[in-house]
Amino acid sequence: MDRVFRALANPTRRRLLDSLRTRNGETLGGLCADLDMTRQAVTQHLRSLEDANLVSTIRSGREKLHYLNPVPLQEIYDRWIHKYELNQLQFLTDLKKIAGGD
Amino acid sequence: MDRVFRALANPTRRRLLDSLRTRNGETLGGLCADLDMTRQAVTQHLRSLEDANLVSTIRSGREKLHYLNPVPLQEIYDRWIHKYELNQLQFLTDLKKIAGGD
DNA sequence: TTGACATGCAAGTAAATTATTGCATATATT
DNA sequence: AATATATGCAATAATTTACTTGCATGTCAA
Repeated sequence: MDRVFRALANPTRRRLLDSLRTRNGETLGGLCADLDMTRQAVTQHLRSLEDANLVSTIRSGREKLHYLNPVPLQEIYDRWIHKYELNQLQFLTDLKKIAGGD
Repeated sequence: MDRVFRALANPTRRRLLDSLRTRNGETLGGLCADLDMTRQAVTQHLRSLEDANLVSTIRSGREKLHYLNPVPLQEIYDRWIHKYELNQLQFLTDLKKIAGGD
């Protein structure tokens, strides 16, 4: 889970995920075209996303195709963010009790 | 939004949020007691959480009280993770078409 | 097979992050 | 007033991150 949070911490990597959302299966070259940095830099960002299991790749001839895997994002939500939802927070229900609300 | 993602990228900061979830309003000293690092390091983590608007503080006498603000987490979900939910992804419906499923 | 294209690999640099130490300030307690 | 407690501020060191340059390898197409 730590790898996922760390992968999401970078705007270039979030942008890569957004690209794959609309152009799933995109090649490395295609993803590079969007970004103003070297191909090697993009490769390293993609590796970080692969390590977090947010992207998987397959080789097709001389091209590398990138596929989005949304499952870790679901897990971030289900196992983490969910607990922080307003109506899940105990202190708020405590506040309601104190305030006498119903 | 970038500040929120960056704040969440560190396990100590996620742990601080978890502490505040159960002990909202905790003092700096109280939060330090959980962690095996200097008070100054914890202060810097809390500043990062404040910059992301995930924590707000008020001074009470010689103590500083920390309160959790879950709203930025809601926004992360609503404006970002939500778009990646499995049934939101066009490529999956495309896959279904190709596979001929209904 | 030769040349162009797509990607892989590795070392190096600059900047950001994480954590430290040392000292200052403000509040509470006796 | 004197002491202990809680926090603030600043400089520094170690590590990680983000990105670069240079060269190697593998694949397609004429």
